[in-house]
Amino acid sequence: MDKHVSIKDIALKLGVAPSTVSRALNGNSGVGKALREKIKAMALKLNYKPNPFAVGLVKQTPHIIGIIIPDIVTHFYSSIISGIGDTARANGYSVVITTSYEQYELEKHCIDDLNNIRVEGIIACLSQETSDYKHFENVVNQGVPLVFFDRVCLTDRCSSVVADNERSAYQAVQHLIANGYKRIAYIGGNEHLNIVDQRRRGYVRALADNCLPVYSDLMVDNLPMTYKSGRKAVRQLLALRRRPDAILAINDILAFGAMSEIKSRNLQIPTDIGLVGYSDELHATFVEPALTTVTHHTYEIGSVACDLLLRRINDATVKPKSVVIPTFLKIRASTAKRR
Amino acid sequence: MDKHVSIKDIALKLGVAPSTVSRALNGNSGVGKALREKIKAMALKLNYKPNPFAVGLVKQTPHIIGIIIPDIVTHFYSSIISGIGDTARANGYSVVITTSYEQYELEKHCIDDLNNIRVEGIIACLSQETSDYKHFENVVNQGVPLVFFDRVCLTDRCSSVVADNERSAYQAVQHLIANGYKRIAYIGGNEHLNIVDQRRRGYVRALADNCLPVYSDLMVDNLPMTYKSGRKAVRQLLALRRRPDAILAINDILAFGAMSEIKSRNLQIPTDIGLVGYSDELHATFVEPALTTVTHHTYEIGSVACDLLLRRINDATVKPKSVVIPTFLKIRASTAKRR
DNA sequence: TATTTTTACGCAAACGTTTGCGTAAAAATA
DNA sequence: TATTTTTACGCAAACGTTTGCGTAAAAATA
Repeated sequence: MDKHVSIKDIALKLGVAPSTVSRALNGNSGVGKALREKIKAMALKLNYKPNPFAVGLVKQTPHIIGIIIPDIVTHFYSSIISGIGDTARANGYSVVITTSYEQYELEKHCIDDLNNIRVEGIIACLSQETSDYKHFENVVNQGVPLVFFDRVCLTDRCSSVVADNERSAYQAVQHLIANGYKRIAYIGGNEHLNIVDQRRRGYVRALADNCLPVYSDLMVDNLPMTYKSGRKAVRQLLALRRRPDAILAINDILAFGAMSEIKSRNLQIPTDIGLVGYSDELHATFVEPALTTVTHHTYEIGSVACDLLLRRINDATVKPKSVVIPTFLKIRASTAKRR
Repeated sequence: MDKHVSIKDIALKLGVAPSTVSRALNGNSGVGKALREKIKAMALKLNYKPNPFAVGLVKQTPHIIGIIIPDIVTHFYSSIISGIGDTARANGYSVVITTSYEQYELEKHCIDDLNNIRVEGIIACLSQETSDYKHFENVVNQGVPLVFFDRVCLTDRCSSVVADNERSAYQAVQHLIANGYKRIAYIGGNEHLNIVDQRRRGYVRALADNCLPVYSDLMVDNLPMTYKSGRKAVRQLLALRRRPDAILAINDILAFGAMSEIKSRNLQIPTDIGLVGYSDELHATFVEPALTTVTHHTYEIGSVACDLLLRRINDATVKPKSVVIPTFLKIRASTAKRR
């Protein structure tokens, strides 16, 4: 078990002061060219790597950013993490990931943890449960840069990266109508989330713009966004006297639940019921029929969020900004034209 | 932007020495009961949180473990990360995740990065490309505890957590035979990986035990484990004069590729071709027909790997140990009995 | 009560960096 | 060549903890 070599080791070997070694290695002025080269060569030879704890202690900025995500096991979030991570690394930052498991209480713990590590900034996506934002306000009040993505809040004080939720839902419904569907149902999620509210509005507006009535019993609202909920919502919708001929589910996992329940009733997709979900690229092609989905550029969401955060870190005066990453409707078999 | 309060702040406020505060807060002896309580109360009131950089600097063990995984966007790995993370947290450790993106060169960088952070130990899964283990040997030689999972190496020097690969493949083939399939093909992966080699052996042994011939043209070997490869392998298999009536794909993403290609040829699963894949729970239920798969207890793999690592960290004399986490064959529609 | 032991604290050094300041030596200028 | 400026280094303090050691005061023992 060989100890890590320190600046002192190099200094001792070369008969110079540690401060000189530090300056040479960090490219600061005040050290002669020849000596600088000698120091660098020795550092390389001894495989010197700065001790991040010492650096973190002496500098007020240890170049770490924190992430708070609802869960890590869905492709949507892990792909966003990839985007954040790559951008962070490219700018000399490392990343610490915490998970709220969609729970408000755990989300608060995440903030504490990140705070303890002294992260320079935080990128967060709200948990499903979260409808009170005080814990995030505290972060902002402490001057810690904070950027939200997808499920956002405090947009007047924090930058955010969001999908064009209203438009995407509008477009999905428009597509269903164009393909001959007339009684289009909606399966929503926790209403306090911006994404839910916005997608709902897009759904309603699309119906209205096409002179279709908005039936409240075709809208299943304010449920947890789980596979189970998706199935339950469909049971509820199919129990109606006049059942829907298409469904917009505002979340991928809801859509998969819905699809499964529809199939178990021996109804055909897309002939009996058309189905549109939200998803990133991966899952939706595996199901049958392949699912028409609103698709996110997840990697880009991550990298843009990280960009915004780094900009804010480097300049506290930048104004909060909301970046919209356009989604696109990926049309597949589950909404094939009727007749 | 209020500064973090330090031990010194507390000491100053209470008129005691910083060392006393430290001892009181860490539960060490040598501080009176009354004073200890006063210090604790003040720490709570001022919301004192120890500076991890200072602690990391002064202690040789900053209680961080590192993870190296091939990618973060598949459920298999992110679920394992959950298992590791929860176990680590429960033991007062935090976790840093690095990604090799299935590339040997990047895997080496991961090790460097983790080394720089001075992690106390590393949990790793080999990248597809990796067939040379020197970089890991160096880690071991430096005395850094190292545990592998799933795709492993250096098992004589490092503990590992693996699936029962040989048995699982055997069982899958056995199941196919029992259901009337006779010409069973095999789609493998990069041969230097232990999981590939072992699953291949299980496949061969099951055929032999059932007195079925082992045809080498029914075995597609040594390909990258990607969706594309899955499709390509099936194209190759279906081009044979006598095509297979069942396929064992040794990886989930290969299986999905295979399924997609089979369907595009208008062949029926399971009637024309039976299909078994490897997967964790999530994806396989979404496809149609639902895929019979060898299923892993991913969360458990993670938590056991973390346990092994922590045990090794706390006692350098523990012997390397290989823990096998049993898989189970989840039988679904894709291998329904013929006739 | 006199001595020994224990308790309860503080002092100071250490972990590995960075950085402000000081100062010989070298270079530039007069 | 004499003076001023610049260069090239070293010293020492600092970041926020922990911990070995020392020592008064208190408690226990003789």
